[in-house]
Amino acid sequence: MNPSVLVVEDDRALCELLTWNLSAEGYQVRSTGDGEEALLMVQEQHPDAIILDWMIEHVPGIEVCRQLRKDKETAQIPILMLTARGEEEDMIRGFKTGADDYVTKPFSPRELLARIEALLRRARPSLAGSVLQWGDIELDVTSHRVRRGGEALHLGPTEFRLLRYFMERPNRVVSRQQILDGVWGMDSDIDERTVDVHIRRLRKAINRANDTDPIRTVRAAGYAMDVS
Amino acid sequence: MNPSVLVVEDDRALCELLTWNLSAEGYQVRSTGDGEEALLMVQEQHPDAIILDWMIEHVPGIEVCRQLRKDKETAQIPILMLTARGEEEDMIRGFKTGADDYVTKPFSPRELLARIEALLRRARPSLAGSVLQWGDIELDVTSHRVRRGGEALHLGPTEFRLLRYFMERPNRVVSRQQILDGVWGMDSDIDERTVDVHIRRLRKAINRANDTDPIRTVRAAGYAMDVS
DNA sequence: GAACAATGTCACTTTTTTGTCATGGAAGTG
DNA sequence: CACTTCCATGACAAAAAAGTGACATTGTTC
Repeated sequence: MNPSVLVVEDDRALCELLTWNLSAEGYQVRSTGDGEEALLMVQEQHPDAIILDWMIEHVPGIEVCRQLRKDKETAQIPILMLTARGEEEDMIRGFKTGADDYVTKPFSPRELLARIEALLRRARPSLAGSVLQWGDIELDVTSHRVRRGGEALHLGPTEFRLLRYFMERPNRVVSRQQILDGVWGMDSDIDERTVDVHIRRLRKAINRANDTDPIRTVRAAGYAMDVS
Repeated sequence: MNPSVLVVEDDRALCELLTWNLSAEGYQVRSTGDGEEALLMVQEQHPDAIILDWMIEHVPGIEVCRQLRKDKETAQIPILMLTARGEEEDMIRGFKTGADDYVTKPFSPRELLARIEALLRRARPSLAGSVLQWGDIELDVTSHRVRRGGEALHLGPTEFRLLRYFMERPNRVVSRQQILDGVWGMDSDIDERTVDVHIRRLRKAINRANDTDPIRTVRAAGYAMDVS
């Protein structure tokens, strides 16, 4: 699944330029020119990153940023602030509010793309190299291969996505609903218990005799994959 | 412990300027003008972030960056590249190599500080999560783990929420009703005595032999967790 | 079209957690 | 000290949560 980016920009020409460039790089792009709408869009489907103009309608960009940071669900989404002003004070304020990067117009699209990529690399480790690691487990994102201690493992598609989901979020406890959203997709009406079953299948597939189980069950909360 | 930053810059004046500014912000700063030495310094003591000039002696900055990214131990350290050139190609290359941010000279020290802060904010919690502390007790909210003196403790779901509730309100005496509202939820018709039982279970779980009990009973009022 | 793999559910078991109660002890009160 | 309140504790049954094996369904491969 390609990373998704939300563009919040009310200059239509610029918005289209950004959308086009990002799409060309393979991102899934959605856009809006309205701050309030942006918040709703983030709520309903968390993007992997947000490009946020400072001067937009209804709600100023910095306020959008503040709102997003306040909510635990959205606090970790990387935000790149975009502004016409070159004033230092604004930039400092942007960073203090929780922005991760700050670009002033006019900017080069390629620079913006590079910066977005850098942000995503931080937030989603799978984009850094194509190989994720956990102890002796290696997961190659591009070739869809998983190995443990050099030996190839066979995982079903869902198990693969599930394992990848965990490896991208080391140490983090995720609820069954979050897992469903992330692995099955936002709009799946699948029973939460089904997650348990797939967790078992995943465990069975990756744990050979006397391997330590990387997946920790957290009662009443979900599951997590701890760093080894 | 304050975050540590390594400054790699061969222009002595600029290096001092950076060092001075960072120190004033409370960072622990070390510096060098040599690429090779920089690698050694990182090896011997991982800094929390690195400011790296592109043009330095012996080993060019981008090569240092590449080396650091290759080693699993240092791959996660945020790097801010610094350069005199304003050329786009260089910047793209910097990002591709794994830099997290890229600032061209001349720059404002305050901007640099803001960017470093943003990098640290993002890089740190991904590993540590938000950790609450009380003396030697650590509670990690995102990974749902509790430790005392380094040793992992096992708490049930309710005990975990209860401990978190107290750690978020140090020094405050809370009534049983407040605890029920905060830990069980506003609309729970549970006996107030039940709180006592869970307090006991929590005490039992976190107090090993000759530990001091962090929870103070306040007769006729409730309970409180004092700062140690 | 047969064989096979993957997937979502269900029923059932096992394990852990939780709320309540009865009892005893400690702390305040007059 | 006698008395009342309030809290600590151990036990226990009920409930909740997670683990497990089996099965029907749906595609896919050959």
